Amino acid sequence: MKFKSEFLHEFSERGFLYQCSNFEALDEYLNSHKNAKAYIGFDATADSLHVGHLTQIFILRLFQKYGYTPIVLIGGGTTKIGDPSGRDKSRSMLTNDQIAKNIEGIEENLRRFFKFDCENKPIFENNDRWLSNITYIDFLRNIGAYFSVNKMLTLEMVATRIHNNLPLSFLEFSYSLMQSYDFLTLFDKYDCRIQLGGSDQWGNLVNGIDLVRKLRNSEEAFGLTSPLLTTSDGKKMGKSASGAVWLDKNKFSVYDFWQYWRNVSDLDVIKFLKLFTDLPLDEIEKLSKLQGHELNEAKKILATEVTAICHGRDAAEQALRESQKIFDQNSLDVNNFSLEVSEHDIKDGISIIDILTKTGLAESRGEAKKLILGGGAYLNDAKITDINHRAKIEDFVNNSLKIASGKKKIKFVKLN
RNA sequence: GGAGAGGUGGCCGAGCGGUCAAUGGCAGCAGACUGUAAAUCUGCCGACGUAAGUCUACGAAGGUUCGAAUCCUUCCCUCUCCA
Repeated sequence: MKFKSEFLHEFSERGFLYQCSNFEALDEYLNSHKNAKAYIGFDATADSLHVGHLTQIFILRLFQKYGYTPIVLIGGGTTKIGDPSGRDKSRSMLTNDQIAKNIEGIEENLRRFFKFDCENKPIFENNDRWLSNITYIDFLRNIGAYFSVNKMLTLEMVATRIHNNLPLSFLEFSYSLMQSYDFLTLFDKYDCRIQLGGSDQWGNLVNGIDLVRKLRNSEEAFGLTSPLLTTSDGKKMGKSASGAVWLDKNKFSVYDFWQYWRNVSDLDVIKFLKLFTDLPLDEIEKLSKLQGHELNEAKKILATEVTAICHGRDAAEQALRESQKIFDQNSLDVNNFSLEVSEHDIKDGISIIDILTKTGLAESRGEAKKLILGGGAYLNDAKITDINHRAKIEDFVNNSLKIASGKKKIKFVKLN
């Protein structure tokens, strides 16, 4: 598809495009309104975002790149209800304190992705500001009256629950109304005309557009969605061997983050380069010519570029160097130690099981034993098969001990 | 409000008085093969313990029994049908 708007053009070229409520009108609108604003909502269900949110973040980034103003809407209010989209069980309710803490963490995550010293710096909003003060009667009169239950029953998330005989509370059913009200509020407050989101949000977006059109008599309200991102084997993004891939470096280290991207499937590299890096498309085109093991180079570029955007260029370069030392040069000369021990601690040796659990390579002692018995435990690259094995002072090379679970999860112990 | 069906490990889903820490599938971890890829094959997959074993777990709380995920009682929750 050909767009007049440069934003939509790149948006589409990079693979963000899924559906739009009205392509021509949106294209026209973006082309003629340089001060356009668009928003995406983020639920406050955890104290950090994870890579599954990255698509949305990068869309807002791209939006800002073309001079428009992104609005980050954190769902402090809607999180109290819980979006039933895409889940077949009710979400457990969070306390207000937890939500407040989560919002803090999420805002912290997001700030790194935007420019603030410019005209079009991002606006951070929290829908709790308007949702928590509204009264029930007012809400029903002003908003509820414009929603058709018949139509809402056809929303995918509602229909799925009903079809599968799964519970759906009125609270959750009302989620879509809340989200529509968000759009209306942002429309009034900021003249925000566009709501962005993942394809699973389509139903909610459409409801919001309808509400704005009905109440404000404006044809210029748009919804634009991006495909729900899965890895080539159909799994949801964001899971790794070490659990969810958080954007908070205290919850998920920069090194592990880099490794996550380094380990993506061959089939995903090019797609991810387009979505999650700022590399020009013609450069990515060149990388896509790589075959077989050469693709590993593209993976390194991907890992470094994504990490640079999420955690800073310096941290990314460092993760690259560490990884090259560990994997390419097999060197023990690293800085990211997971455990420190004193000479006193290990005068009688230290048990391999203790090392595995303390470095986090194994969750429990039982798991550590299973790992050893399964042949997956390595000390300085030597396979350990005895669960009673103890590491001695002599095992430390330059005061450093390498311990691994399998070939990829590697940690270091430092001797002080 | 009435009647019926159901709530099992991260998820799905068997079991329906002892042999049940609970079949199977998915997910996960490790091994082999590779390129820190995919696919495939193999092993593991509640906690603690070298082990024997101990503890915690089949919605919650009681009870029956030598013994319960399985039977009984009450409660909580979900679904279906009826009014």
